[in-house]
Amino acid sequence: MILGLVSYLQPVHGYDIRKELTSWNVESWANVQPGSIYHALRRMTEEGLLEEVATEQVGNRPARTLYRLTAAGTAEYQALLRRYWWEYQEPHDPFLAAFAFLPHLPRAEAAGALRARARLLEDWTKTYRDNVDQWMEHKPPHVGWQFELTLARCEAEARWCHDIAARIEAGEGAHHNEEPDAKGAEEWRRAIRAEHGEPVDDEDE
Amino acid sequence: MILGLVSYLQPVHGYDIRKELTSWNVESWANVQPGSIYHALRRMTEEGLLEEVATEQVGNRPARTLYRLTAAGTAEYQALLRRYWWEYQEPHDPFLAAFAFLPHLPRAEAAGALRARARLLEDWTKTYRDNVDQWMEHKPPHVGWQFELTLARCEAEARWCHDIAARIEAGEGAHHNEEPDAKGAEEWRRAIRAEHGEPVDDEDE
DNA sequence: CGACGCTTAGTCAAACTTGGCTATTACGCT
DNA sequence: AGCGTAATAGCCAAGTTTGACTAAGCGTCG
Repeated sequence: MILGLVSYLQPVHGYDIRKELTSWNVESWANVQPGSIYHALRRMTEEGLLEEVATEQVGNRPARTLYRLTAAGTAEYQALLRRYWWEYQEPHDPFLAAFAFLPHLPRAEAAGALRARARLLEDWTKTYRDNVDQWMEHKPPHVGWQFELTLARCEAEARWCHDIAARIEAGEGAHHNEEPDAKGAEEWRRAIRAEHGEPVDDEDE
Repeated sequence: MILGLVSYLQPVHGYDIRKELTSWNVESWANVQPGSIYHALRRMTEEGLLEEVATEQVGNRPARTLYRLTAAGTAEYQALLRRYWWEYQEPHDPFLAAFAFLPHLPRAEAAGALRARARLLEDWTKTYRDNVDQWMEHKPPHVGWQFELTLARCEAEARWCHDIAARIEAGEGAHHNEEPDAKGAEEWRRAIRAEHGEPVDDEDE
């Protein structure tokens, strides 16, 4: 949430936020492109969460508008912060979505991709562990903690990858382009549908 | 990606996808609301990835258009599937973003929220473990595997929550509204900025 | 010294997403 | 029968996001 950043760097102009975001977004939140920032600032100003404090002008460059939180903005920010801290929201992972289509990949490729993914994750955690200390010197501790979470997740995921790859190699699960039981998956689809109370008609496909 | 679903259920009309999504999106991918589907279908048809196959009409209800993948669509789908399977994309988690603002919460509240979060995660994993077997009976195995990953991540996160809560309680890190070193965080901010080669000017705030 | 390129700040039209709306049919209840 | 509710399909205007673009200052390198 932009609001948070504004509150962090109090009197800010859009470009400042942009920089902070691009420097900060190494991971954690990759949303919000340059254009959105100015829109967000203007919208929040209209909503009374922010107020324009001044417009500087350096030389003849575009004037930059400084914003600051209003009382309402502070309240809203506190409320949002609480929401995010106390309510659980599933992190959502593109790979997990793609994984749903596992049966559309050949068995060998799926296993291979998982192994590759595991290696990638392991490499990442390794190089991270090797560099934290010096890399972390000038950062507040909670940034390090964030990394620890990401790290823990990655390690868990790497183990999972190997585990699942093994199961796939062992012949568990069905893959569409295997001759033997090419319609196994089709049956499951029907089963799932049935479970949702839909008529299990044989007409399509 | 809608494309994937279309390829899953071959000749489909928009509503079918909608149902499949809302039934399927329990977790994993919560994007895509009803309205987007029809837009996506039309766009993909324009791009030549899909083709209209027929338009059924039941009674006097709005006609529903059946779509199917073209050759180009199949190719694109395969390409996308590979992209998602072979390239690593960080899952992005709203909480991890909110966590960056840790210093804006009082120490006790931050620790409390983390403990609560840990409990929540533990409960979830527990009730899941208790119900998997019967709940899983009519689903293809890879759906269960997806859950295992989520589960492993949750367990890792729960441990992390307790760990970090303990550290916060032990007085590590800085919190803005503690009198003692209220400007500790401010110093860090400056340090971070300095690291990015920005002038460490004292003028703002 | 001047041409080239990077940084600074911000704008804008085009693309995309949202979710509430319509209009018809089936279903259940008294 | 009669009425209210739910399901079926899809549309669309309003809002949001995108990322390519402008346009001016600051270095710097031959």
